[in-house]
Amino acid sequence: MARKRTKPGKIRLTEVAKLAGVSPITASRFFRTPEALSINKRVRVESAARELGYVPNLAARALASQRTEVIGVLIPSLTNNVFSDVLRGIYDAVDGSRYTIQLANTRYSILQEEKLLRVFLAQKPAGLIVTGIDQTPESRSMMEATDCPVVQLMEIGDNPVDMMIGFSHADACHAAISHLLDQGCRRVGFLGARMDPRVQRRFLGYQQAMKDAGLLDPRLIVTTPLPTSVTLGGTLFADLLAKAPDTDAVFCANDDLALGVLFECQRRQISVPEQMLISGFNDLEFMASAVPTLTSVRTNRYEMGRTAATMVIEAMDGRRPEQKVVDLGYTVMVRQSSVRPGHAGRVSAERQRAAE
Amino acid sequence: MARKRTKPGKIRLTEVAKLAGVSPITASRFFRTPEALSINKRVRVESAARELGYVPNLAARALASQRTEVIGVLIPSLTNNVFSDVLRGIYDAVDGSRYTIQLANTRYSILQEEKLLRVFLAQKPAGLIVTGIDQTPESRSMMEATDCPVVQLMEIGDNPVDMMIGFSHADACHAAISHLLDQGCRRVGFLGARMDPRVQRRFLGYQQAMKDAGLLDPRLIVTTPLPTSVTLGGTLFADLLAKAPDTDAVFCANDDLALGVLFECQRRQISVPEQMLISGFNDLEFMASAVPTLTSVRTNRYEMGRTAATMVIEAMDGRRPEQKVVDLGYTVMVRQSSVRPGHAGRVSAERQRAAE
DNA sequence: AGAACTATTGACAGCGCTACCAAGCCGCGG
DNA sequence: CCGCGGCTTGGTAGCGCTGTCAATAGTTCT
Repeated sequence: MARKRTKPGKIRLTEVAKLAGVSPITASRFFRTPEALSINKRVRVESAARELGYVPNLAARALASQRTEVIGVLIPSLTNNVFSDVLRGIYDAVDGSRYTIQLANTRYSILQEEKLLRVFLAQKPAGLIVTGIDQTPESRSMMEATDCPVVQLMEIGDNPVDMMIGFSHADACHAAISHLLDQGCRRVGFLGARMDPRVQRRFLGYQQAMKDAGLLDPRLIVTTPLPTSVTLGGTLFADLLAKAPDTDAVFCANDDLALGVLFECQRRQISVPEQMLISGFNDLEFMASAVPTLTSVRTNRYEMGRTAATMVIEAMDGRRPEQKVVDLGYTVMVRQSSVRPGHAGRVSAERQRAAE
Repeated sequence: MARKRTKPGKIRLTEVAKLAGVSPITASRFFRTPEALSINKRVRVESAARELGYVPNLAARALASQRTEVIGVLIPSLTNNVFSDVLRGIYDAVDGSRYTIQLANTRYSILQEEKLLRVFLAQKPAGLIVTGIDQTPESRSMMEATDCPVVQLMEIGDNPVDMMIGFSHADACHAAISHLLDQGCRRVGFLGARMDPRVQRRFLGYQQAMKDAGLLDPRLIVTTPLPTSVTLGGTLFADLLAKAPDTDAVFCANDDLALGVLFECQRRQISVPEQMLISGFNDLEFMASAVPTLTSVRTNRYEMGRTAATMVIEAMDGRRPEQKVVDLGYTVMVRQSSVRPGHAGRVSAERQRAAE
């Protein structure tokens, strides 16, 4: 006995087609390839759909067409401000397109990332955006095997799975350190939290710059696996001063840490920049507002997310981008906290290295 | 002529059933109601699924079962730190369950919210989490008509659509203002950005407290529709001082603004708390780290997101919570910035009003 | 022993949409 | 006048899974 499973009030494509006086398949085409319809039918289907308030059933569409309109996004953290900017860019780019975002959090674990990737790919996503370039070999081969566009985000490297957008963390950090050295600093400390791959690469940039200047000293380095915070900045800075009391500048791998250092300096009556220069990384909004204003390295996070999503969408629509690797560059925003009084160099000068 | 559409390598439920030596429907039940299977078959299906690396096709499941395992989440902003905490809670709660999150951004527009709601509901979500209690009448009736659990987040009010979790913004703000008045302040300014419904309710709490004390004065109030930022805090504070130079305390509807006020005080050589008391709202991490430490109102955002998602999941599993409205309360975190020197009252005292 | 249950398992028929193929229509060239 | 090719439209047959009902096996009760 066949039972009635279809609720009477529900509006399916069939209802729209009936009202428009066309076959269901023609109505279906209206939503996929409207340009293949004659003007006449196009108008009729459109008004019928509007009149009935038709909303397509995505599950049925996905099942029948063997693909979804979902872009999977894997990011390591929801807490970190850095990613909220990236996400905003992604969501803005997707907004208005027919695609939707499926977001998942790897918690900085590449094994967790691999697991999520497996689940995502089983649902045949339309596209994929992943963070960073350090995936497990297993993840990598999964991404290479899939036929949907993939963007690696936040960094650039030699071996893109498909597309890539970001900047060189090592170079960006190197530029900031060079600026501090230009100011005459000799004992430049490094504070790093979490020590994820991107912070590691900034650390490499620091080490290179210090080594080139013959100033590298392990006592100047304080790192921790703990997640970044303002309070932690103060703590790490205290550790640094304990190890190297003659520190004359601090580079912080995150702006949170830099703000914490500034507060700790205020607490200890260390005047910035007279006795201590400070630079952060990321250029969060508050850096330009602090007293003194804080130097940082501006990275184009919103732009990064936006472009990544746009690249995926364009690739899905068959328009592969002309360049698969996009370097968004960075800008050292020189502010009061890193300019030696009386030293040549004016505040708010910028050292930029954008993609050419 | 029937064509082959099924790719040969693909693993469907049928393949798992075949390997396990059971019918497809039995295999299907293994994934939905394993306790209905005999131990014997349960083990066989499990090992067959694992051996083949079977991953269910969610689109087919959704189509056949007429429901999804997606929880729709509508938040007004991705930028605001407040929501990243809430989101983290939601994702943490969902993690490990069989549900997934579909996130969308209303950009503080209830019309946009209504539009998104319409799209979400057409896909028959398993549950829904929306921000605030100010929806359009249209949105409200859609949410009432749906049979999935709905949680309203961030606030509590009289008329829940279904479930509700949050706290009273008016009361929380009122408590902070009372604390400032207790410190002997008479000219307490109010700075507000964005002025979304929740900030509006904090504003009401401020007005009530000031009116009760006979101290309400429009010159003490500076608001703007612009989104909050640290820099904006400085600007609004400058405006306030221009209108009311005798201001002796500032309540900021967001912590960003409070930090901006602190920096502006430093710039103008106004000493905190000697000449100016400051309180923020939300208790972001940096507040406890600033110099002086900044008073704020702690709200349990992570907990809010986590509980909301848990409530939805439990409701979906048939366990409706005992209470549909959960008040998570707040805590006034009294710190250096709001304690008059020499005044009775010690730093880090807390004024709490948690749910009883 | 027979009836009345309960616990397991299976068969069938879709869910709403789209891929694939085929057919109808038109104008044009041979 | 016929046939060809491009443009539009329609028919058929699933996509992979689950809701419903029925059937079978195993148990308990009277």
